[in-house]
Amino acid sequence: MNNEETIAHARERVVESVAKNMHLYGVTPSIGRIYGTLYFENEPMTLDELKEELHMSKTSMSTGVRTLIDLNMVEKVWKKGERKDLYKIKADWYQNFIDLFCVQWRKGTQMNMEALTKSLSEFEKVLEEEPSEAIAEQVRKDIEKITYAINYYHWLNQVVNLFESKEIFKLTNKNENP
Amino acid sequence: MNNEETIAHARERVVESVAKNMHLYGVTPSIGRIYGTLYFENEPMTLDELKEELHMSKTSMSTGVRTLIDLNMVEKVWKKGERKDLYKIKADWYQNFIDLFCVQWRKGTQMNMEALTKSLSEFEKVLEEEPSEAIAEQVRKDIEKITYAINYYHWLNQVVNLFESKEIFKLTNKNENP
DNA sequence: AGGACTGTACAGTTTTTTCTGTATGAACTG
DNA sequence: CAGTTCATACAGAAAAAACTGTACAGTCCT
Repeated sequence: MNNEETIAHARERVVESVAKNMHLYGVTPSIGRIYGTLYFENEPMTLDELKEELHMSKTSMSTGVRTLIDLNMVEKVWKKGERKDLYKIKADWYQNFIDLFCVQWRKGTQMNMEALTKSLSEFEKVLEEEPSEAIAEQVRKDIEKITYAINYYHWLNQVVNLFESKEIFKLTNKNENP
Repeated sequence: MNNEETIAHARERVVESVAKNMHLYGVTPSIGRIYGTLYFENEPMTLDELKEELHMSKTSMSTGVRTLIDLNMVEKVWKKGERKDLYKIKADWYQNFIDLFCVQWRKGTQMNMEALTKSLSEFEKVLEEEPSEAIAEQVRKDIEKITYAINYYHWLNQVVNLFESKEIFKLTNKNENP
């Protein structure tokens, strides 16, 4: 096996591994492969180049790249005298992780919080109407559970803040060598 | 709307919201609904009760419950004089989050690390063979990228450790009231 | 303005995932 | 031991997701 082949294989291994774990970012392996390809390619790439490299349709490249742009993992760049759009990676993996983590959990937290507070106030209203003791007992238990959940989401929000504020970097040594 | 209905609706809203966000735990909404149902039910439930409640097949309940058990979110309990298996929730949401987070990211990190170190050593071997300057230049760039990635995963492991060691609780007030 | 080229919307196809019904083996009951 | 009652393996149906080809609107060039 010559050098070029060795290099290609070594790259492919990494790209494939990254792609396989990309589901943690809510992204399919195919899109992960786009990311990996852009990571190793030193120059920004066009949709056609990606299509060529990955043997997939241009449509898929288009939507895939857009997904990555939405995730803030890729950006469009402009080059003089080039008609095609060029895309390059945004290779701050630390920031990517934080962005993703925060967006995902913030969103989940918020949705659940809305449901929880709404239901909580309904439960409280039921209690105020002096229902039968059986019902009151039941509702009290439900309120307890909802309160637990609300507290949990408050905590989760604190965790998210820890990342969003970059405070997490003070607690870990970001550039430590292996 | 009478009290029972109000209660049922309020519960449903929360269950549905939790179910919808359960994908963050790598679980489908259907399975999330099992979890939510068990959360509000004060007594452990059987597969048949779940089936009844959720209007789904018993097979789905069986596999769904098992998934939740694997995720350490539900446990089987035994009750005297009851032939059917009973399942109840493990309602330590903080621990659930940590377990999930750690397992997911630890696994992803490990897989990628294996690929990275393997490819790194291959790249280094190529360099040792004194290739053409063009190739050497390329390989040096690749090695740089791989090193960056390795550093990143080291950092990520530190983050995971922060959770696994429960140190995260020192940095957030877990039981703060809203 | 006309022609060529590029990115994407959309509809249809393929692949994957989820869900169900049937069948079976294990465990309990009398 | 025979008769129930469970849970679940398995195969197939239904639903969802990923992917592609075609068509078209926008942009650039002459």
